Amino acid sequence: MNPSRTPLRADAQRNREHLIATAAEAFTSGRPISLDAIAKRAGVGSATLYRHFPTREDLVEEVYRDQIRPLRDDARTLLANERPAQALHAWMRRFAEWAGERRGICEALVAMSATGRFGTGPVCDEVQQILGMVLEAGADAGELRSGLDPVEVGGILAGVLSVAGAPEQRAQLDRMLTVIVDGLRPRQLAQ
Amino acid sequence: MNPSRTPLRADAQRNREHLIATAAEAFTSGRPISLDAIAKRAGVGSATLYRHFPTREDLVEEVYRDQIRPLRDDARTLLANERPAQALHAWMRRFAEWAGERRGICEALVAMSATGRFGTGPVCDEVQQILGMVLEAGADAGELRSGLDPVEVGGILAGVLSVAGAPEQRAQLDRMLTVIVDGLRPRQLAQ
DNA sequence: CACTGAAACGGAGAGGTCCCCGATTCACCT
DNA sequence: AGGTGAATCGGGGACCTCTCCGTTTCAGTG
Repeated sequence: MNPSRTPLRADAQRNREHLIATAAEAFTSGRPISLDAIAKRAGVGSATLYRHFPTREDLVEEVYRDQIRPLRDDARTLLANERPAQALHAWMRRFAEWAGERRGICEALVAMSATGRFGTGPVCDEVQQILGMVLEAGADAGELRSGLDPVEVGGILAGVLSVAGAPEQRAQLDRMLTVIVDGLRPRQLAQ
Repeated sequence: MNPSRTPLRADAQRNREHLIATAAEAFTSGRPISLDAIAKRAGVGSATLYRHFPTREDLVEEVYRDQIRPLRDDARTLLANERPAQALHAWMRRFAEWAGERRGICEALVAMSATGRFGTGPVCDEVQQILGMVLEAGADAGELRSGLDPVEVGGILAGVLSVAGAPEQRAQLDRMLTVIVDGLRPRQLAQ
């Protein structure tokens, strides 16, 4: 999982974990918090934070890496109980809810999509895998196109979330998701 | 067009126009530029800039208000020569190109969508109207669903642009647009 | 013309992101 | 233990966004 050959020095590892823990706590408060404030609260200099997490997304991804796990089970359950296209729609709605409760996730996904890093990092990697699973099930059932790229579908999802991710836009988001899921169905041969 | 009853004072009007001209010039350079720098270059205090344009989007919208016009003619031409759904796809591609040449437009559209202000301001108002025209033509031809909200379609467009708006993502964006336009077609009755 | 109140201005400053670089600490070897 | 180079640290600063509030300027009035 760690791409670098040399493991972190003990103090660096400690700082890193402490930063993640501090950020996790700070994020759950809901109120916006500056990165410098997180560093200060963790008792390290801001440069240390930026050295471990070059972008805000890197930190966000680490903070939520464990919390994303249940969404995979959700996807499995949905696939077991509904037709794939409907399961996809339901899962996206579920994900929107999950993301809505967690500051910074949508922005992070958009930023990673825009820079071609979707699928890098724990959270969007998991999202990509889950989408891959559901899309494949849909293709096997003939309900969704085959050959769809989970990265692109994840990108579309991130895009609409960035535009209509707020809880009070739930209805609007749902209509957008309907459009998207329908667009993922196989093209009808009769125009 | 000016929603306020009292016209601007002469000096305020002068400053406003000068700010827009300065920003237009600064934006075309391509390099990122700070709002304070624009204010300074225009010879006014930064507070004056923020008073005239409370958000960055407000300034961006004014800067490009004239440049958006040709896109309406493009839409008409496309509608005259192609089937509506295809015209919609082509116009979105055309808009992506237009937006790609103009710093800040995508971010502004996303911000305005997210805050429910899509359709406010010159540029996104024009986009909304054009989309309304094309969507209606598509609905009349039975090629697109009826009752689609241009604001929502514009939001989806802004979303995918924020994720895949860079010129080197053109191919990816085009696949996303295919999904979206297909999703806007009427639901097939036979599942 | 002053005169005056409202409108508009602008600089300073609070708070944010992010990086530079001299100081420090660790891990390993003797 | 003590030495040493490399890894890591952290404060301070550059630059950004955005606002507060004392000062200036405009546009009508007698």
